[in-house]
Amino acid sequence: MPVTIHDVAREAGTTIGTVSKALNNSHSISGERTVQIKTIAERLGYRPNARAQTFARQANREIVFLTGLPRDIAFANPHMFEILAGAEAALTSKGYGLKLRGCGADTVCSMMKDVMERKLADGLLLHASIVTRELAVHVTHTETPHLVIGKPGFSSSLCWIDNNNQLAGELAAGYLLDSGKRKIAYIGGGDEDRISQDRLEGVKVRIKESRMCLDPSLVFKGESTMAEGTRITNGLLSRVPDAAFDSVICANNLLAFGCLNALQARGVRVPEDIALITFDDHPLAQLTNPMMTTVSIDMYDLGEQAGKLLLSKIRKPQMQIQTYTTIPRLVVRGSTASAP
Amino acid sequence: MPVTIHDVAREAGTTIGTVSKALNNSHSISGERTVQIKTIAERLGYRPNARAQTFARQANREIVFLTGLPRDIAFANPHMFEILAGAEAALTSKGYGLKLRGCGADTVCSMMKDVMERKLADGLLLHASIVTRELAVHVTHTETPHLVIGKPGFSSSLCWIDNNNQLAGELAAGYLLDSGKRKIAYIGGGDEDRISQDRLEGVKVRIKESRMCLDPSLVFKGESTMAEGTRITNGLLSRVPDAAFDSVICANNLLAFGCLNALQARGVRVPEDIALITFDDHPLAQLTNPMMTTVSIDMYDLGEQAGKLLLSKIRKPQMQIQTYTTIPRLVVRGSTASAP
DNA sequence: CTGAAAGCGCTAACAT
DNA sequence: ATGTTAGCGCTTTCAG
Repeated sequence: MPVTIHDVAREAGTTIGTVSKALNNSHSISGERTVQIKTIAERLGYRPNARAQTFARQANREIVFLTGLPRDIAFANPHMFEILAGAEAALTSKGYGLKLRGCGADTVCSMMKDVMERKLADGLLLHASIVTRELAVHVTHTETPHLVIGKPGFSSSLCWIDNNNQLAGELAAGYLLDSGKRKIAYIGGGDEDRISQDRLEGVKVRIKESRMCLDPSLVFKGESTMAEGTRITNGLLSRVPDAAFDSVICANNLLAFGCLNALQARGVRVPEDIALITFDDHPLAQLTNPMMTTVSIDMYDLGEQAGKLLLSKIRKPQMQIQTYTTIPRLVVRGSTASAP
Repeated sequence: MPVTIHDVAREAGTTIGTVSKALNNSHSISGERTVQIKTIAERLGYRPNARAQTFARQANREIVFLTGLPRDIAFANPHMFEILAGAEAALTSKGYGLKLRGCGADTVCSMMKDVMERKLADGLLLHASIVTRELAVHVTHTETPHLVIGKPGFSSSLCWIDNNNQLAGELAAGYLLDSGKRKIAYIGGGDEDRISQDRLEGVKVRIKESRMCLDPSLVFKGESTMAEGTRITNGLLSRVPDAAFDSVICANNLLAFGCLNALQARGVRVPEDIALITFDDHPLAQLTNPMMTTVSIDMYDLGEQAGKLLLSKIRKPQMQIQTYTTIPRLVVRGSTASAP
């Protein structure tokens, strides 16, 4: 039989109420008594039963992370795992636990209701990819403590946190400009790809700051695949007069790989003839030759922020959070700078 | 105020005991009454309070997944996330939840004690990378329901599940032999790399089956990095007389990339001159040219198996599990077969 | 500052 | 087959 709060109380010659307060650092117990009780609890090896605590205090100190978890997710979206790791660290450091729960955009509503109505958790971390309008309505209406990771694709009163993709775009463009490039091409995802759009916006802003303009004929959009990166780059090389561009910003790694392959296949030297930069410091970025310069986003940090913010929101439910976080960081490698 | 079991009982004109039994499909309630009660519960929107259930039944229906979760884990070990996703699916389908908890090999003991003594979970899923002898002693001594994912590096009475890496090695060698290769080289990790050793063992077994022998002078060991793959391959090419080998098995992707680079840099045609095969169908495997033939391991499936087995063990604690699972699957691509 | 006592909502053993 | 009741171990309000 494990030692309970009664054992501690008996040993300390007091009552369980006092022990509970002392152990929870209640203000209304003398310092002396608190120390005495804590010492005895320690000596007896007392560990409060979390099942009873959860029930009595009507709070789990648990957060549910709701997201899609299909087969191959680890390869399709490594960022999600990184976010998870960050969130776990932040929550654990505050005495909270993290539960992982998979669902689809179609099941997220019933899942969310199930979790909250059965009181499986005190709050929800939601991955933007499964957030629907219907979910937004439920969450708002039931005043569920929540935080969406990634900006939802529609406007709502949901609380969210996201990377500053525009700032990342500015950083990429700024670096190219600073290293003397003047004719920048941009290869990005389609119009539905918000991340790519935001990065493009940042590129434009930064170029405008230098009193120049991003040549619209050097902006391309396509699927985010390697093949598409190759296709677009080939088109670019054949259609555009020589030296019409001196650098390329690719919205993501896959496009960048395709682009690099196409450039090198045509005998273009990277970075001497054309510099190449992309986003997200995927491990792939170090396997190319030359290695890829990237604007890196710290997803672990994003997860940590999300965890912390959700806990603040649980304390102050009226708090409204819609914020960008995480400073993008430039990682310079061979695709933009010749080896020293 | 949410609807409780009392509301359902009142509405059904019966008592909470009966309602509880009916809702839990107790054998001792008439089918008629069960249906009636379930209908009413449904109509009232009754959701059992999990906090109370957990407390009353002295079981959380939760599993804790204990593993290292350092920064950059998503890139360093994507497999872990895939396992996690599989485990989540298996547990959820049985009414269990999955909690994620990070720790190091140094903290895993106190972490494990904390989780079990405070009754935060009914069982433990342990990643082999954090399993120490000390942990094995505690787990065994306290009879903690557990399952280690990956075979521990030392012998113990722990329950574990792992991929059959030897079988994967046999599969790789068998495929090369079947396609007419006779002189196979093996590039693997060091002696401490059990996975590489097991794969090598499988290769030997399969070659022996064909009444041949793996030439010891064609077996190389080194660090598992791209650079090392390149270095070893270069050594191999310069030291070994022409046509001394017609194929290479690399123990992992990084070695294979390095190897492929070295081969192509020397003008060796892959697969015409030398075929190349490796393990784990990492997305990287499709980014090379030619694309890499691999023996693929289904980590999602491994996670699912682990979840299911742990639940069986919770039901029958005396059950001893030490098993290999997951059938490796051959994914043929360009590095071993010319395009059709 | 400390003690007494009322729950928290459900399960399960026991009685009928 | 159904009703009754004793917990499950802790937190928290209220008295003193």
